[in-house]
Amino acid sequence: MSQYSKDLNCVNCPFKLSLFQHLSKEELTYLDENRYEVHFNTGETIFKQGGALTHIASLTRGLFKIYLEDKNKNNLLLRLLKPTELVGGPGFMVDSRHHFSVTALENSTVCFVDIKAFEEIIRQNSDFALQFIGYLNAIHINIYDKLISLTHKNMHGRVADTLIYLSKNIYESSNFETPLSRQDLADLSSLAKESFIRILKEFKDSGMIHFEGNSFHIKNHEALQKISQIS
Amino acid sequence: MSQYSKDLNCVNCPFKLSLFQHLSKEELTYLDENRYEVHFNTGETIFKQGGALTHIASLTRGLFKIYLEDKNKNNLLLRLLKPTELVGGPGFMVDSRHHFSVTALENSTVCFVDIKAFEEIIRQNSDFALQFIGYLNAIHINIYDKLISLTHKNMHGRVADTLIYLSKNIYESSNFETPLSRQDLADLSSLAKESFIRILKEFKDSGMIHFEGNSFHIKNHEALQKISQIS
DNA sequence: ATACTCACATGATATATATCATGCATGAAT
DNA sequence: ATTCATGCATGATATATATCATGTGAGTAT
Repeated sequence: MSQYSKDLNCVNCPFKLSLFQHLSKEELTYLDENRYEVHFNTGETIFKQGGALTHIASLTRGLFKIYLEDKNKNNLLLRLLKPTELVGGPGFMVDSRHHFSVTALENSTVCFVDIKAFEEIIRQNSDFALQFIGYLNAIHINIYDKLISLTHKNMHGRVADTLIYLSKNIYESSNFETPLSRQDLADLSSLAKESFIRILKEFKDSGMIHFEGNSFHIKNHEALQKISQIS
Repeated sequence: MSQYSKDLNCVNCPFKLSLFQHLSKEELTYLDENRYEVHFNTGETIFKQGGALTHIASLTRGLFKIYLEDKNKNNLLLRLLKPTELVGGPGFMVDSRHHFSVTALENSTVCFVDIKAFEEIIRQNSDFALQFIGYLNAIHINIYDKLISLTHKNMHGRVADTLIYLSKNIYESSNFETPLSRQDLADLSSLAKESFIRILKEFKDSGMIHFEGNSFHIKNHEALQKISQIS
């Protein structure tokens, strides 16, 4: 399924993150010795909820979705992961299990770092430890926004939030083509697929956005923002 | 409003936490020199969302609610805080702001530790840093449960989850009296107050629980668990 | 004693959202 | 070429949930 390789051309792969800029040459070398690269095809899973947490991952190419699976096989899509982002897993220093699943939306390349090596670096470098705590807290803050969006906003506000998220945080453009299905987009908004599609059509009819298949164009960001606010 | 005191009888106050057991005598003394104790009356606020994060707090006596405030002044109650728990704030190492509010539900005593002193301890003691990361991650995992409960469960399941949370995590008893108002309980379940009251009555009529005012008795834990599961 | 809050409670109604059924494309398999 | 599966779309309907109006009782002030 996946190609394993220790690609030396990618020696800098996990180090592009600002998080890693506080490490010494020795520490980077140590991490380099305890990492390996894997290629994933669309639809393949890199972390499975409930599985053992043995590595953290840095995405070097492609796109992933991070999502929670509930007992009824309904997914709640937490966020997308794009290069060059880290995905650790909150089971670190807790129960060494994964608490969400991560799967590839495109053909992607991932750099895995052994969790024990990562722990060792945190132990050695207190600056890095503090930066990592900041990184965890930033994610934490984003979840609060998501909680408010999903529990206190109506359908229109949630769809607006999803479109804003994709445009601003992921694609950084008013035009984007996404491999996310309508079901994925609905899971990102905690809506039924049909409901999401309906609101999307409303937004299109009102002229705020345009889309054709999976190509989207945000025509009026302010209007979307306003809907996100009032809903 | 509040009585400030440096109570030497409470010299051990923030150190009861398992988190602090990895610290040396010198480190504990250092923290002790940078902490102070405050008494709060019911309804008073210790952290205000948006305010500056200058201290972390350890609750030594009483009960607090931690909640998010949205633009429409609706609250989402995240969790309760009881002795002896720590409340940091995810703004630490991010933007030095509070991202939730914390107010007293009873007359309470809080121990504040200067955030810079806390940071210094993390910097000095890597074991402590790792334990703290574990502490943050455990909270993170709980938020995932809350996300699933609030977005993927119906009213019955959410009320059941709230009752289970109070009985199991907070009061550790099938019988408890709580200072939480019906509105608080609804905010904890992301429901309208009236909806919460109705489900509560249903549960009472079916014999699963009993309550009178704010005194609750969980008569059938298994039934509640089942409702939490299937809903 | 009377008025006045305020939290809790409950019925009636409105609204938001999900579900069900169906159709329509597109691409893959036979 | 025909069938088949799959994702997108849309209308009709059912259900879940919020809102509105109102009532009741306990505590407090006048």
